[in-house]
Amino acid sequence: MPDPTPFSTAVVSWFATAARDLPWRRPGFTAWGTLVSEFMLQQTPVVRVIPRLEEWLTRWPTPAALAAAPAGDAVRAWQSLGYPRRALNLHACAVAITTRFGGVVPRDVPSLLSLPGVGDYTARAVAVFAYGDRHPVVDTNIRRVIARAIEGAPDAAAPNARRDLPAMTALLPESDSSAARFNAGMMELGALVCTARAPRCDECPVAGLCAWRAAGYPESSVARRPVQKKYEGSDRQARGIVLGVLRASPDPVPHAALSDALPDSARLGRALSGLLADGLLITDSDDVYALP
DNA sequence: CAACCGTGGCT
DNA sequence: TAGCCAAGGTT
Repeated sequence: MPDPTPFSTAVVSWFATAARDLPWRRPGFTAWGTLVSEFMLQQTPVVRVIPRLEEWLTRWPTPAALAAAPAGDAVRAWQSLGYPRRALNLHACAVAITTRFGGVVPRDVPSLLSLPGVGDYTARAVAVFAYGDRHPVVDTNIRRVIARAIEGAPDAAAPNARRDLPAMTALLPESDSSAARFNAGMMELGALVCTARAPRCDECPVAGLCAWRAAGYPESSVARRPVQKKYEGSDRQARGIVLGVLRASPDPVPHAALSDALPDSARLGRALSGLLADGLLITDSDDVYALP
C-alpha cells in the first residue's frame, strides 16, 4: 500500500469543490433525518429519494412522531421508493429509538446495528454523517473506487466486511472531520466520476494515482450473472401489485379486488402469504386485507 | 452465501 | 429491447 495521504488529500479537496447540494448535507440536518435518508437511499437513486424525504421529515420530524403513527402510514408514505420493508423497518426503528434510547438516535455503532434494517453501511453512515465520528464507511461506490484506484481491478468484488472495512480504514485521514469528508468524498467520487458504467476518468481527481489506469484499464474477464431475475411476471412484481392496491385504498380491501388486479391465483397466493409473513399486510378475516 | 426483496430510468 | 444499475439488509 502506497502512502494513503496524497490519495486521501486529493479526494477531500476535490469533494470541497464538487459536492452536490443535497438535503442531508444542509447545516442543522438532524440525526433522525440522516437515518431516514440512509434508509431511503438503500438501493434507491438520490433523485427519487429527495421529494419523499422532505415529505417524511415534515410529517414525522422526530422518531417519537413516527413511532406514534401506525406502521401502515409509513408503508403508504413510502409510495414507490421500492423495497417497502424498509418503511416497516424504519417505523420499527422509530419505536425502538423512542422506547430504548430516549427518543435520540444512538451514536455508537453497536447500538445503531441493533436497530432493525440497519447494517454495516447504515450504522457507520449515521455515526459519521450525523455525529461526525471517525469510522470507515463502505458502500457500493466506495468499494468500486477502492477496487479500481487502489487494487487496479475493473470492478468491486462481492461485499465483504472483513476485507472492505480494513481497506477503507487504511485510507482514512486522522482527524474526525477530515475522515468524515473523506468518506463522503469517496462516495461522491463513485457516484459522479468513478461510475459503474462509462467512468469519467478525464475528470478524475485521483487519475494520477489510479492503479486501474496505471494497469491500462483491464476489463473484467469473467461474465457477470444478471443482477436480478426477470421482473415481469415475478413474485416480486406480484407483491408490488398487491401493495399498490392497498396503498391506493383508504379502506381494507377484499380478496376479490386483489384477484382483479392479479388474476393468477397461485402468484397472488404467494404474494399474500409472503407479505403477511413480512408484516407488510394484515388480515382479520379470511378475505379482507389491510396495511398494518 | 446465494437468493430474495421494488421501482424506474438509462443505454 | 432487455439488461444494467441505484448511499443495502436479511435469511
